[in-house]
Amino acid sequence: MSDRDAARPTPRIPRGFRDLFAADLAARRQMVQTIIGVYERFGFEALDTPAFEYLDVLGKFLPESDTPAGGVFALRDDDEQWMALRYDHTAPLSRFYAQHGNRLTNPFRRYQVGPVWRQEKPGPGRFREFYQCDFDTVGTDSMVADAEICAVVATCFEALGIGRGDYILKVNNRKVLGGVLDAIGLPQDQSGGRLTVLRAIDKLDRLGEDGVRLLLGKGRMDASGDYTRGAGLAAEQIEIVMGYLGACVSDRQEVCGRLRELVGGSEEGEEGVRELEEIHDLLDAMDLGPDQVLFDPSVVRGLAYYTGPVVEAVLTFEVEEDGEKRELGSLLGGGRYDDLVERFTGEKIPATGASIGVDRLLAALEALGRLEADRAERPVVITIFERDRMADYQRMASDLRSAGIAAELYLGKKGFRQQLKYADKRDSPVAVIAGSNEFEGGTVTLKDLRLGKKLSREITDREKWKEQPAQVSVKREDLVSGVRSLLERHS
RNA sequence: GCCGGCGUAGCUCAGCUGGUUAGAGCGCCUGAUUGUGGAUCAGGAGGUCCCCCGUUCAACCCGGGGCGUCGGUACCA
Repeated sequence: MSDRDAARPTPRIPRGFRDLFAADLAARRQMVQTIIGVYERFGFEALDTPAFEYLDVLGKFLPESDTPAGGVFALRDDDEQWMALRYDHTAPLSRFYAQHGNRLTNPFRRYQVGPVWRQEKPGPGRFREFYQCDFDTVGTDSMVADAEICAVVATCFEALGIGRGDYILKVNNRKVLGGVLDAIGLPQDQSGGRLTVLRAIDKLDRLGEDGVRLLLGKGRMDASGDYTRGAGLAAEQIEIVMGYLGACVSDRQEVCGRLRELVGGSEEGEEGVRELEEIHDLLDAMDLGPDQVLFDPSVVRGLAYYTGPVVEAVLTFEVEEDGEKRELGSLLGGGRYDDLVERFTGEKIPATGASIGVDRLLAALEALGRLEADRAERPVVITIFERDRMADYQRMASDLRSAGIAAELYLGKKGFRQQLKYADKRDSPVAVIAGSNEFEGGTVTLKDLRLGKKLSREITDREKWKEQPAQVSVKREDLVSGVRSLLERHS
């Protein structure tokens, strides 16, 4: 190996990142457009913010130190200030609102679509760069805004072809969760213990009831032999929490009733239940039934900033890949965060919103085979016979393009046979063929590549194949109309 | 972060109880077919068997370390 070889980089990308090519991008673009359409119909306005924010704006300094916390991609600018790639769209929104709130309408409703970055271990359907479609309402504490989140999401899903019954939105309220913790005698100041309980609750769907019981009590040993310390609750306390987790039934009002008992007079808990009841009425008014939105007490949604109602969405069917069931995880997360803006201004500004995970949704639809076919327009390929007549070929391309038809010249150096292979691989609908015969006669030959592909399945005889049933000859001046009629055959 | 599986051609994967020339299918290239994508047939190109160190007369295979990847678990705005 020479020194030069040693210095030659291996082409590769960092783990958790990906290249997306034409079909992926077309699918994503289509999905994002559908989602944006719904957001705008609900009155949200577009906002875009930079990929980088200062680290203190994101709130990701390690406590008592000037180094970034884990989980963010951070670097130091030339003025020594730490900045980091945004890890969601909510923190930049808070910053934007704190900075420009006086010039914005109040309440302020905006959506933001784009990539976010998290420096953590990638997993199945989990990347370090991924797209989120976020929408939020800042400046109102009305439960209407929270209930509307459900309507927005349900509308999006259904517009994307995920019908009623295929998905379920799960709503809970952090205040109820807090109330239950009050009720079992875990006070606010025992934040460590409360966190451990919340973490345990969050794992219900993965570890099941027994796993959660262990985590609430002494702790749990997992399959790999790793031991997780539990919350150390007493048996009676565990029973209350498990009862709470079991309170999810299809009747939302009944859930509220059960929760009211479980929070045992906790003021915070009572308030949470009242909020849920209000949301229930609003959902009813929007015709969102229990087949679309459920109250599920096990929903925690992370540990950080949510202060009230929280929501997540899951698909109700299982997806198999390579014969194995695939866990799709949550396709959307959101909730109310009433003190996020306060960090900047000292003023308490209520806000609520949610974020659709585009990549997971895309993966789900793809696994289901419900992705609409790649609709990106494939170009007509103009093959080249006589290299000294490039101007004539170029004119054909211009004519087609002027008529709004995607077209390209074959730009390689290979022979005609290879040019057609190229067009085939490109999934081009039509090849334009013009050699000396055509030029002499003032015609062009148009080959319907899609029809040809179809016919080739039936033709096994070389001579029949050579008859070229998928080709037509038209006058040069009829190039555009001729191509158009071939394109229309298959649309 | 911790635990485990895997890493052989562009892709999917075989193979070797360690023995010198490492295979298949698909894909790719050339031709049969002076101007026609398919099918068929005949040829062909393509591999540091992930990297480094060690054991050995001999390592793609065994041992150690690393990297990557996949899965579980922890953390997660």
